Amino acid sequence: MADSRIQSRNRAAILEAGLEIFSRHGFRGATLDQIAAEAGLSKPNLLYYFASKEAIHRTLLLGLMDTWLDPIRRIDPQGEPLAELLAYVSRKMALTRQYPRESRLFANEILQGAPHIADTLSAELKTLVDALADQMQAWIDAGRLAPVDPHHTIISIWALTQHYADFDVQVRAVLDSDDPLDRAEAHVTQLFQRLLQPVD
Amino acid sequence: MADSRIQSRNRAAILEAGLEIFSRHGFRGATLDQIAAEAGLSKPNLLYYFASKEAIHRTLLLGLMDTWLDPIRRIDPQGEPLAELLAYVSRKMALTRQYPRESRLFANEILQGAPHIADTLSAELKTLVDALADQMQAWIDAGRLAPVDPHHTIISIWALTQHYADFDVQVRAVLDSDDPLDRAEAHVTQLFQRLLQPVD
DNA sequence: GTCTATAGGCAGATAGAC
DNA sequence: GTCTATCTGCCTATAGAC
Repeated sequence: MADSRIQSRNRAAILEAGLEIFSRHGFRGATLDQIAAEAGLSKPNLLYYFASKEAIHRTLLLGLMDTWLDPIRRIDPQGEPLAELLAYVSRKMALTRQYPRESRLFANEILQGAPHIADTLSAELKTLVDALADQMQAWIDAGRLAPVDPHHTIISIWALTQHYADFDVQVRAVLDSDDPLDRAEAHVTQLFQRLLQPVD
Repeated sequence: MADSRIQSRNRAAILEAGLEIFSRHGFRGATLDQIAAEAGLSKPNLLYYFASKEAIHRTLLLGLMDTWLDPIRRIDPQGEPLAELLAYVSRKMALTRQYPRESRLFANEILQGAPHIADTLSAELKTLVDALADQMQAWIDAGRLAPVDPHHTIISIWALTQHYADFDVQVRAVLDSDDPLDRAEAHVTQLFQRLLQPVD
């Protein structure tokens, strides 16, 4: 029986390398040579652990979806509306900061028309979003949240937070700051606070 | 001398086809075969008009930058601050509606690290953005605009408007509306109105 | 489990006839 | 100007030795 520690170490190294390369060059732009070099393995050895280039990519995307959907699941319907939504924004911003490569991998996939995850989007994601939108509408009806379009507000949260990871190059070109994210969170929080705060 | 009408018609057809294919599959994901088929020409004939695959791509990107920067140039420093900025948002939204493929072509390029347009970003774009940011800061100091971070506000405008073109698949999956954009503009306008409106 | 060597296919670009 | 045929290189994946 094979040493499973070596197996899991190599599998992890391949996925780490795949994340690095796929997120930088997209699926077609990435090559197994690059991934193998990044992982410190030979190309055939890569294919000993994963059946194909697409298998590596698929494994990464599937593993990613859970991390990506988690922040929305942690919104508490019993909590204070504005605080819950701002905490959600904050969690999404933390993902952007901690996992920019994952964000770009995801962005690449969506840009290409989401060929591998279209099902997950229109099933799992849509279910979560519709539930949150219903919750927000209830809060709005109760006067605890400003009257906004719930669906488009959720989309706005994604757009603003992920933009800092996906369009990092452009953000840096315009800001010329060492850490473009340091003032980003304060700005995004302010933006949603003003949008969502109920006015009587 | 050759019939220049044929020349310009074919060049236009190639660029149109290139826009369609490059925006859907990215630079590496696109093939000359696909572009040729889309343009109704043979592959060698494509290369009679453009020296290489990259020449088509470069021509598209360069032509795009002007259209993309135009809305920011049309902001009037003499105008009413909030109205000027909301009009800018509206122009960006119009670009998203009219030129979603151009937006995705641009997004693909940025996502890959902007290898072909990094210079333009850090020169021309940055100059325009810094000028607008200065203008906004002056408006803020005069109490005619709410105190926001000008640079991050500009980035937010890009993020929100372009998201509807670039992440179209995801937006549609979540909204299941025939025209995802019909309520988008009202939402985005409301969002920036609340962010930017000065409160005394 | 890991390697070298290579098969097999595809894509960008060119040659040369018409 | 446009075509068919083809060269060339790269990339995914496999064969087979160790």
